[in-house]
Amino acid sequence: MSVQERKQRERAERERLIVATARELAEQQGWDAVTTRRLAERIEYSQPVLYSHFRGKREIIGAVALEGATELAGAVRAATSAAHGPRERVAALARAYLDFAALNPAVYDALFQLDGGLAYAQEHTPEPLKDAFAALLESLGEVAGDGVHPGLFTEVFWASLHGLATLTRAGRLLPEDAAQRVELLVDRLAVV
Amino acid sequence: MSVQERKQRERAERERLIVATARELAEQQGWDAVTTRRLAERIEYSQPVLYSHFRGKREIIGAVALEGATELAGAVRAATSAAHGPRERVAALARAYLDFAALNPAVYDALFQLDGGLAYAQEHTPEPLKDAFAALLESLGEVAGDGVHPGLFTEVFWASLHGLATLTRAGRLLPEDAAQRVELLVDRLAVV
DNA sequence: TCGATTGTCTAGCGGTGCTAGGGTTGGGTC
DNA sequence: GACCCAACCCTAGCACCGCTAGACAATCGA
Repeated sequence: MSVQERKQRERAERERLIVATARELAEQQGWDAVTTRRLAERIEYSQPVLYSHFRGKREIIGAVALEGATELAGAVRAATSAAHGPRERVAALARAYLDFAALNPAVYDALFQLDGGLAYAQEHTPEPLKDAFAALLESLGEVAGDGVHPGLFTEVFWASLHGLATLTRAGRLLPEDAAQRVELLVDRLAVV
Repeated sequence: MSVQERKQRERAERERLIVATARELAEQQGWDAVTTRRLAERIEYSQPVLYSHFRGKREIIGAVALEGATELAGAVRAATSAAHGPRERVAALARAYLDFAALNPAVYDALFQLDGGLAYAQEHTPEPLKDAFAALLESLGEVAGDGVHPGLFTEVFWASLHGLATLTRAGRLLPEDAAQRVELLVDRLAVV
């Protein structure tokens, strides 16, 4: 039995290596540079090994996305729990979200831009994705305002942050005024 | 001279055909299906002909994007000019924008998701892109509120719409509550 | 020690964006 | 009207992509 366990452990370890390497490569040179050949070379295995762990490149992107969702949720919770008062909590959340997107562009892309084969906004949505949304909901729900469904408010706020994040990173918005935009967004959307 | 003019005319016509075909193909089957081979086959020329008009696939995407920018600006202006009062104008703008994104997903992708090799938010930004932003600014500027720079407000509002458009189309937001989200966004962001 | 199973690799398929180089065609000139 | 030349377009091919079939080696259980 112990032999099988060791093998399983090694397999799991190699799977982590694949995901970590894909993420690293994507952050360094963009997702276009993450080819199965290059990825295989970096982990020092042949291409088919990748397919014994994942159905294809899509699933690898999906794995990076799930990892990112957990980290994003953690970053948001850390920021909000350190802030005092609803207004400041929301502002901290917004900054944390945008910082995460700016610092981990490839992971953010895996989560929200690329097709990782994940189900969103459904019952069989993976837990990390639900939890990331929950992390937003926790702080945003309290500033939704009377008569406004907290979930709906969170969706709108999230979409706004997502728009700022993607347009900024794609060069559609200049990064200089980023802080001002966040201020404006928080001031207008949040009811405190 | 007349011969050269005719040739120039035919060349321009063929260029329009390329862009129109690329757009059509992208709307029918997505941008992934727009390969240089398929595109060449549809216009009934060989692949290298494409490269006598455009530097590469990127530039073709860029051409579709510019076409889309002009149409988007037109759609927004048509909607706002038919509405009465600032509040209703902004709501009409938001609906027109999101409708455009939903009805022309491939064009919207060319504009804001894909790399069409265009310069944004700079002085040498192509005129259609500047004009599309101007179309938003015209109606949004009047509801920015006191002390808020109209350009900055427009950027924030635009980013929010962009977030709603992309997240909805990517299946991250369910389309059922789309109208409610727009209502909320307009109510909170616009100062009337 | 042997057979079977598991694991990995080499090689290759059909596709991608893009380009070099050879023909063919048609206009301008004598 | 015949010729030359330039402009134009196509065939063929490059290196790369995601993915997989089938041969081979290593390891386990009997």
